[in-house]
Amino acid sequence: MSTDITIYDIAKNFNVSPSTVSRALKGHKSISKKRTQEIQAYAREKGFQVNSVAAKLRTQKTHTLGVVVTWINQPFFASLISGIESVAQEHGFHVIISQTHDQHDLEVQVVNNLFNSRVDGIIISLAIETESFAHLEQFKNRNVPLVFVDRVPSAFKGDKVIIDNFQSAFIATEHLIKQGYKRIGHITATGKLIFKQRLDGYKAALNKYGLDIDESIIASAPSLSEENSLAIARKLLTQENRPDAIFAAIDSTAVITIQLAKEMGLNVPNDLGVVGFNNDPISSVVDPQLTTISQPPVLMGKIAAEHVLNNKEHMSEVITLDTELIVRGSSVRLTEGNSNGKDLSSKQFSSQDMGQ
Amino acid sequence: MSTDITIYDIAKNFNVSPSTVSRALKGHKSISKKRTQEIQAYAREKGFQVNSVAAKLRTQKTHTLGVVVTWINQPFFASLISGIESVAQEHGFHVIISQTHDQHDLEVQVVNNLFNSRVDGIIISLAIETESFAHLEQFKNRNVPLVFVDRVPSAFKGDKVIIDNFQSAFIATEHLIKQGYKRIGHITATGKLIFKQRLDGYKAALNKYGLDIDESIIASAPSLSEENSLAIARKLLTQENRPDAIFAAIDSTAVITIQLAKEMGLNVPNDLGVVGFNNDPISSVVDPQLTTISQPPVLMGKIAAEHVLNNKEHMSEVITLDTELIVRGSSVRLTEGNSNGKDLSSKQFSSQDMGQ
DNA sequence: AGATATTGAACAATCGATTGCGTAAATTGC
DNA sequence: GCAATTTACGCAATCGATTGTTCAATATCT
Repeated sequence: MSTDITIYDIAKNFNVSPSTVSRALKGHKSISKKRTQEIQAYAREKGFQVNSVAAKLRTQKTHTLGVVVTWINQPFFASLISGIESVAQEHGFHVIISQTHDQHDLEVQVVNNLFNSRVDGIIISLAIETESFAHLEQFKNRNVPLVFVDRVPSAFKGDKVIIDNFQSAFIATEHLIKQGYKRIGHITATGKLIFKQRLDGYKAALNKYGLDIDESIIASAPSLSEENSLAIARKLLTQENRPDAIFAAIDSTAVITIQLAKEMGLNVPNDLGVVGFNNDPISSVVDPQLTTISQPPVLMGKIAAEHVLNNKEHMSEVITLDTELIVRGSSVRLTEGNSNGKDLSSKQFSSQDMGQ
Repeated sequence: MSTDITIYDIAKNFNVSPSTVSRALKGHKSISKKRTQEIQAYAREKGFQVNSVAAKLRTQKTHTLGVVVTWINQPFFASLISGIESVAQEHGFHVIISQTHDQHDLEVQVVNNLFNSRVDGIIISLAIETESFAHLEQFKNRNVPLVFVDRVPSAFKGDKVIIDNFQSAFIATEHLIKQGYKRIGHITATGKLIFKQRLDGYKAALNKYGLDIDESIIASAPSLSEENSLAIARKLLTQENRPDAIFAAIDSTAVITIQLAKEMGLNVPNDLGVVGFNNDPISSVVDPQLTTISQPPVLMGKIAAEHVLNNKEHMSEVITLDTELIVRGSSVRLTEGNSNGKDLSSKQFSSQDMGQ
């Protein structure tokens, strides 16, 4: 139970003032080389480590980033955080993570806690589309950089790192149309802007190609949990005049749809085309592999972090990252005489070594 | 750019001392009801929030937990962290996350940073099995609770939350043996204790049932990245006298093995049985679904967090959580006349709502 | 040699909340 | 009515590092 050594202890040892020690330890030029060296040597020997809490109080800089997401253990957010943490670490910053579990009141609470902890920046993906931003305003007042990621507010100014959900959904839907699917359904979640945008992109594509928008094959739930996804997929696939393709707003729902279709004896992609969104790991594991929109979560995290850390002028900037349609077996109808879709399996290795 | 309001500002307003304000704000009984109420009301009105950095310095408690993992964006760790954060939040604690990217020197660095930040507890899954624990000793010296999770050191005392890797691997291997597989290979990683234990469990099962241990069908790499896994799987499956089953030390490797086998025209499970480890989301998505060992990462995180937070007496306690063999299609040979394995598909919903 | 410039380090305030101790005023007890 | 409590609050130190300012001791220059 050794008590920590402080600059005062070191100062006493050399009969100098704490200020001299503080300066010597960081190589300030106003301290002689001899003193600097002997103090640093002594500090190393005694295992001195600065008390960064004290330093934080004095300098009013915590070198800490707050990150707020709904669930850490969703692949997208896990990768986002991984990217943020990597960049933060390079800059000597810590990362505090909070989950909102998609509840607005929890979001308010954790955001306030981060505010009290004097984080030097905050990156947030909103829980719920809301009109109350009081908990976020305070950061602006204190001039703390605030960056929204993925689920951004429409009615609040600030830096945003996003993808073009409308355009991506448009491309995904267009792909299905070009593959010859005629009745393309959509499964989505309610209440969040990104899903609204994906829905709009889907509808725009149908419109462009003169296909009807049939509300009976568009279904949604407050959250796309496994249970909800399965229930919705079952409803769509078992109804009369069922869709011949599904564009799901997230991969997990698309995968569940594929699994259900196979269970029902439907062939994917011949009887049912499926496209997802995210390019989660599961998308290249399901059979047939899932056509999906790839967005770069690690990169989004890195960019968001860079942005928070380099926040010189706080103009509201919106950074839109490119997505990519990854075409795999689930949406490309097989030609005659080609009985498997393996030729379409697009193997992709992530740029990051995920080996355990 | 409003500057923050402090207890001194409030004190001035009421012509009382800061100590009175401080006490009033937390309802200390030595302050009269009237004062307490008016001060609290005023504080609320002015949007006062305690500067927790100052409080931390004074009280020497940061109410912060440090978490160190190799990669945040591995499903196991993402869930682990999610569990930790949930519990921490309930207790009013923050969680700082750091990644080591499996590098020992990075681990030393981030651990030291957490130490300097005066975290009130630390939960760590080691990067590399090592003999140097100086960076961890300091926590003991300062009496900071330290809990190891998953990848724990063999040569360092401390609380540990783990699963029985040996026993789990034994059960997994035994399952393959009982299914009638005769040449069971193993794919694993080198240099980490948990993998050594799984290897030992595998060998013990073979021994018990009188099967040879054939080093030519046991293969490993420093890390089980996708590239490495694929290379190893290919080597095993293409060699003469190839194994008729593979027990892979992690799910992602098992999935890659299944995909490769299918590409090679092998039927899983008839020509090749496969068992994985972790019960990652991909395991129930691959076709056939993967038999695997389920360990409870969210629960592990919660228990580790509870343990750190309630650290009364610091005796070294080892908590071993149960695992479960989840039998799915990849390891159960089909009976005649049963042309699909769907009857074996074991649908499982995680206890946590993962809907986006 | 005298004046000026430079070096090296001490002083003291500061960041904002917390808390042990002391004390005047108000209340209670007899 | 006076001592004994109790109530309500102020004082001042403290947590440990940082930093603007000051100042004495050398060093440099004409």
